[in-house]
Amino acid sequence: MLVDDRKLKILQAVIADYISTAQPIGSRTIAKKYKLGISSATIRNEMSDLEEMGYLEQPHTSAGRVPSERAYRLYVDRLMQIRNLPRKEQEIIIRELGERMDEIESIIRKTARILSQLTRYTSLVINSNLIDCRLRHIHFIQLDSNRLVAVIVTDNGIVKNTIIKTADTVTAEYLESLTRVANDKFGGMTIEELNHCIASEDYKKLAYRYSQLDSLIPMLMEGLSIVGGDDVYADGMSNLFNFPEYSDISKAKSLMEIIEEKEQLMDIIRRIGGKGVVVSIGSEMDNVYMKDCSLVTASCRVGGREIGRIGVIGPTRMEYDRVVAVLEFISGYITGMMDK
Amino acid sequence: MLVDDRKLKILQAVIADYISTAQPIGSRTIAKKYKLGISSATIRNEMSDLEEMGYLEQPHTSAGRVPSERAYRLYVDRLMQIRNLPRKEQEIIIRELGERMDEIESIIRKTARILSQLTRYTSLVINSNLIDCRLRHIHFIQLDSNRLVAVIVTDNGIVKNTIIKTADTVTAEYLESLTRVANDKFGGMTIEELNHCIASEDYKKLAYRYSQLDSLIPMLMEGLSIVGGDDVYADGMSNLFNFPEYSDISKAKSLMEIIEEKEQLMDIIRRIGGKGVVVSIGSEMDNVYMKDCSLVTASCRVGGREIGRIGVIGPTRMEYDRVVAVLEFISGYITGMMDK
DNA sequence: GTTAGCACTCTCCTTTAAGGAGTGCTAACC
DNA sequence: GGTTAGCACTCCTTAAAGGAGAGTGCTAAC
Repeated sequence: MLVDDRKLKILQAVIADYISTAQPIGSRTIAKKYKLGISSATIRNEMSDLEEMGYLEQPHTSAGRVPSERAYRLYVDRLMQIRNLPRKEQEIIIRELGERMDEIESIIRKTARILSQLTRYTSLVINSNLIDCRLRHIHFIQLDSNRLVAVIVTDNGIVKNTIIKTADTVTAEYLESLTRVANDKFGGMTIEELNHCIASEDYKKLAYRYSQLDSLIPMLMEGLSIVGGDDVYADGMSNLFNFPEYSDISKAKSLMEIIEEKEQLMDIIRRIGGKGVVVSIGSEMDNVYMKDCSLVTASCRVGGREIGRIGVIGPTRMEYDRVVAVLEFISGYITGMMDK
Repeated sequence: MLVDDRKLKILQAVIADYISTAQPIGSRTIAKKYKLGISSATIRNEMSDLEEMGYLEQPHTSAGRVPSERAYRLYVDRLMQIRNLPRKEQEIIIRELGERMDEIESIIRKTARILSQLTRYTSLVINSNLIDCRLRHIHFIQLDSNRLVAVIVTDNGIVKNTIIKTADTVTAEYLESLTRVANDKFGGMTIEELNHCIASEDYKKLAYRYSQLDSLIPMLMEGLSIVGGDDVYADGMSNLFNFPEYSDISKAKSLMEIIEEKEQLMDIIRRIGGKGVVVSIGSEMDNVYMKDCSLVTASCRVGGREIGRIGVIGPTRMEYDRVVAVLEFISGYITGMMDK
């Protein structure tokens, strides 16, 4: 059977109505609300066809119909109007995120906040695995007699730091020479290369000369592995309760647990990948706990390299058009901010 | 009327039972479960007295009784046994938090995680206003032709960074001299002093010499104000659903909103203050939305200065003894780790 | 002062019934 | 042949009613 124009119109009506009301929708309602020029009986026949084709579902006989995942997919791919973010909301984002590049952590928090506030869904911010970024600079700063701060800057401007305890008092000269040698030796390396380098003979000789390099480098490595480890930050969890889908406590709990556990969520997001905005609907994510959710993510790239993703999670009955617009704008803004 | 020993025993029984079951408890249950050597009728009389004194409440006639806030207060202050954290849990904490001092952000996340996992309540980690900490070191690192990273280290080892765009290409010598001058000039200052200094004539002369200092310092200030701003990080929100108190969606939602909004929560925590572990019960916090919650917080201090607080939020029916033990241990551990 | 007994109260759960929304089918219409 | 009105049927939802159960307060006896 073919999905002709009239069927498409009816489907669109069902989806639009269900997204805004969360109520199964019947033929009579469509006939009344959306003037399609056909009677409820005709609509009934068409809806029956659409159900047969897998676009609509009935919670039970004698309830109205509800869009299936397949319908949402069709909607997202073909029916949805791409819209621009209203000027007002653009301004809010620019104001909140500011124009300066601060610490990653601060950007993450602000982004998650504004994203959940604008969309009214739960927001996610993922900072990606930066395993292939290069060391631009290492700098050691003395804190007190037996503590140093090691500050590591990567080539894409991410700064990480870690405190290192030293065996005995370190002189200013030693520190300076250490900084110089470390930069000479390790600057420009990726984490893998660094790892490799440490195992080499060459490094062992160096470690001998700078007796403290011995314990220093493993510590640095740990610091860098933090750079490498990807993590997800969530905000606007309470937004879940805006949706009757989560008026069932156990549903709300299990979704929140998935989000807080992070492991499974990261798995899903890694699998999704892709440039630009990606919409994942329900079982497409291949995870039992996510089967009633949709996840929309967008990537933030700097110099062709993905440095993070932002996303929104909510019921499959999601205002995809609005969410996509917000994500598109914010990811573009962040990319612009960091790449400039 | 006096709260004699027998009344105390009965009260303790009611509290203990209610904390573990969340069910109003009747006289017969107490007589059976807690062998106090008196009959249910006697207990009934005593409970009637305790109600009159404001320690017990009845959800409705012919329900059992429930401890009042006043009862919890009495329990926390006088009845509760201070217990040590089990060896096993201590080990978990030490293992999870590690022995190294990383970035504040990483410590915050880890702490919040372990705290919510161990207590099974929602955990909070607050990093305090560090308005009075001093600049130890400022360092500028070139990222590319028109961007610098400014790394700021405070005297207590907190590292913040911010990216600064420069008007035109900066030479290595300029950078070095800038670093030297900035350290000479601003090292050792608090944020207020820095603010004050910038307004002075002296600074204006300096800015003239380093033409870029002009836009630089305001940017640095902003970076430092991030250091100064206190913030709260929460984890284990889904734990709220462990408690029948929050099986009512609207209750759960409003508490989660308070936690996510942060403003009101920070207000409450600031008002609480105090060294060591502090228990705040329901209306003691003077906030409508918190009237059915308890909040237990502990301070983490370094060199006599509070650098943050950790806490746990849950229903007034809270396992105070266990929560206090966990908080005491973790706050002690963090303090030790940072102070060493 | 303590205890047993008992009537009374109030909630909670289950059952039952009515109401309502929406469908599918049939037959008539254009 | 597609479209529409009519109608019986299904199934959910909500409200009301009727125990069952738990716990109290009071009284009287110990």
